[in-house]
Amino acid sequence: MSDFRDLYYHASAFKNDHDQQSFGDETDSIYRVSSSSVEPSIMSFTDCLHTTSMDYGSLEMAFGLSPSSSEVFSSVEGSNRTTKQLVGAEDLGGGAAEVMGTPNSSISSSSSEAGCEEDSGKSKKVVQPKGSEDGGESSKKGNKAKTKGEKKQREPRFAFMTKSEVDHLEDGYRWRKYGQKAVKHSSYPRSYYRCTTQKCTVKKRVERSFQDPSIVITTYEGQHNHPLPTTLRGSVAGLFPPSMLTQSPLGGPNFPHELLMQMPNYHH
DNA sequence: CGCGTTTGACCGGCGC
DNA sequence: GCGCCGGTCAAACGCG
Repeated sequence: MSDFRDLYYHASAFKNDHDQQSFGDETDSIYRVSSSSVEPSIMSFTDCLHTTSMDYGSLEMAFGLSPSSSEVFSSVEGSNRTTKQLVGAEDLGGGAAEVMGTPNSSISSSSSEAGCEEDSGKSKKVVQPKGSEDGGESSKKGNKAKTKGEKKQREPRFAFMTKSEVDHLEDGYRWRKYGQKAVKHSSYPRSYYRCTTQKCTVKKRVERSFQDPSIVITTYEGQHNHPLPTTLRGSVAGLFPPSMLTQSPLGGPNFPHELLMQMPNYHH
């Protein structure tokens, strides 16, 4: 169902005061991949990720937009560190090349686009407090009694701008919607999903760009600490070869989850 | 009946 | 201190 027809991976600096505001409040990075009009086949999203066999720091490479297309700004907000890199993506290797093979002019500048899309609303660029240990579930409303000493640390976020008609992109995991809010300055609501797997705290937000309704912005937060659920949706199972879906979590990045697992703070 | 969605209320952070 | 706003909870509801 989710047709990753055009994927825009766009790495952007999220805490950038200027033109580089991330669309979200504090998205770590936005990846925008533009795969011209690729067949809804397996190319694109997954493939893209599939080729990312490196650590988070290298994601930019993986998502490296089309050659010469642009620079990729990537900002990672880990515990206390905030890094920003500028990578001139050139070689993405294999399949991805096809995905991003099309130098999309639109990709050129980093977050400016993303910024334009959503940032307007975020007048208060939420400068997310430097690291705050999410501690797993500090976000619950109930635990107001959070240890005052430490602020909740936000998990690294990872945003994808996907051109799709469906809001909820299938990524192999099972998600449960737990909330929806109207987005300021946007006629489209933002949906909040949580991985249904027990003890998995991964969350994701899905919203549509109000500038380009055809673009869905999916923001992942956290890393899956489990393999893909066995109960895969038919669509996914059919869309992706089993080999791609049954990797060991730490084996090699094939999917968003794999990707997430390579987040900075996931390094073991 | 179990699971997922909907939706209004609540909470905490932040800016003024 | 107050109000706004993003994020989350949880009861009600729907669906297979």
